[in-house]
Amino acid sequence: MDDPSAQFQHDSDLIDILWRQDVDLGVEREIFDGCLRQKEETMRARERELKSERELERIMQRLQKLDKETGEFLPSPSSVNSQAVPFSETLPSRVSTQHSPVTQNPLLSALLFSKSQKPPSQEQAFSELLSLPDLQYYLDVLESEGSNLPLEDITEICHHNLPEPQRENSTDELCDIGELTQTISDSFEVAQPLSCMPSDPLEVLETCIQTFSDPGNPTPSPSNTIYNCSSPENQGIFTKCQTNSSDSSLSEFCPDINTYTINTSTLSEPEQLNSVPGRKAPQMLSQFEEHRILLGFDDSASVGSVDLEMSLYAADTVSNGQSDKDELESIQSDYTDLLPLSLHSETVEATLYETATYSPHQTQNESTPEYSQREPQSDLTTASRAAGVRRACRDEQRARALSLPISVHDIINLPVEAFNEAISSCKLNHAQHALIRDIRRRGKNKMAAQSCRKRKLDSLVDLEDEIEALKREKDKSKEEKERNTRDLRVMKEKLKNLYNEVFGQLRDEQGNSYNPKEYKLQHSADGTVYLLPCSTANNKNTLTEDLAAAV
DNA sequence: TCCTTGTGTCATCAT
DNA sequence: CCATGATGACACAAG
Repeated sequence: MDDPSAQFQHDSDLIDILWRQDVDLGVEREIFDGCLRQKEETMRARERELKSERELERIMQRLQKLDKETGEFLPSPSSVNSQAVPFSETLPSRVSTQHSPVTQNPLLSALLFSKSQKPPSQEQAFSELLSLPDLQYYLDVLESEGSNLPLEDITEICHHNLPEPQRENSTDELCDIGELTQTISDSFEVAQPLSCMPSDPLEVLETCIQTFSDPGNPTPSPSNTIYNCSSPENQGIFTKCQTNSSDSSLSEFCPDINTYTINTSTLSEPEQLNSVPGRKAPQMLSQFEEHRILLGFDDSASVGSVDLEMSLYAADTVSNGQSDKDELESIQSDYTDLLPLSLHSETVEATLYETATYSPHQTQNESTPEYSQREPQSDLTTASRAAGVRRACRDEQRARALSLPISVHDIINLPVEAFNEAISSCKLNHAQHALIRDIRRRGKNKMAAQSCRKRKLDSLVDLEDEIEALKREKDKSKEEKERNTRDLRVMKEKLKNLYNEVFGQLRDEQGNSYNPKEYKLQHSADGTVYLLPCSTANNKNTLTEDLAAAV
């Protein structure tokens, strides 16, 4: 319990339990109205982010130590000692970005890493990875079953239990080595406290990296189980995996993983690394040329030219299919015509396709209120969540495509004054300005639509409740009417008996009883009772009639 | 293949 | 007039 994240988890669970108890106890809906829930869920999302960051830091602390002189991350001695392959020849972790044409190309660099938008941090990468639906699936499996299983079994479970479409999807979305390795690192974090799994995370990383860097590797391994890169049908995927593993985009996506990738390449082919800036195995290069895929930015260092459109389009086609491409083409047509001429169209295109290739699953659902606020809806299916995630990242993609200096979350949620101040303080071109306005409008409208639907559902529930209440009231009135009718009948019966008793005791002067057909009793307003002939009594007050009727 | 459901988006009106 | 909210209608994806 001294572990902060465990403490946090415990607190979160308590909050959840209390929430459910409150709901079960029939706390009024107003208590959980949209505003409050949204705030609470936004806070939860932030707390989750914090938790993710802490976990990432823990992982990084395990894997690396910071070189105080250079400020670079290096593998920790303990990790190195546990490695089968020494990491002493580690290159600086930033080497990938230093050699990347992204950073070498000022336009790309400016577009991708604007002053206020640095390359995504490790924490960002981690939280984005955690938001991947497929990754979540793996983590769920690992949490539920993995704690007692060796890594091989875990990966087998993931592979076999994954629904078919999701499995296909996973080859698209998870084949990024960074994601895979992060998943495995994560699984280690999840499984490690309870299991006797002996594997060092670096061994896991090493296994994956070796698998990917050696397509002909016949040795079965966990990562091979999931991504059989040497199989013909996965060539494209494998190609993309290799692309990503060495791509500078990966370094921005998960820089530390990139470091290890480089290290492995360094160890396996040191001469090549020293002589050639690129880090591809020869067979891989031939494979790329065969597929007319010039792989990502970092490859340009070795190839010498960057066919960004071709490479990114190909990678996009492999990974995301037509829809994302169309989407990005639409972004391009919508916004790039507004871009200043100084931005070369190819650069923009490259950025757009780069976004399509790597960012569709870097969702904002950890930070965007509408998704964090959906989280507690337990009836929401995983699939619909995934669909929401996919859709939600479109504005994120657009924002990345135009390198917006403000986060989508801020664009949507900042108050008007702060928002106007923010966009006026940044020098935005027309395209960026238009996009920011669109994102804000869409985001606001999205939340409005969600609250509108919620209201609609609430009013539907209210109407149903009202119907039930009215039904109950109707039944109650019916019962009351029946009771009143019954009471009235009883009263009339009593009155009749009383009338007959009184009338029967009346005698005339001769001591004879009166004929009830000729005489009737009449009750006056002052309480006096008169005996009147029927002809006279019929013209008197209504009480007499009532008495006669009762008789 | 059709239906249902959930969601995002747009258009439009109201505030 | 502008920003924002509300809401109907539509499109799309997934089951």
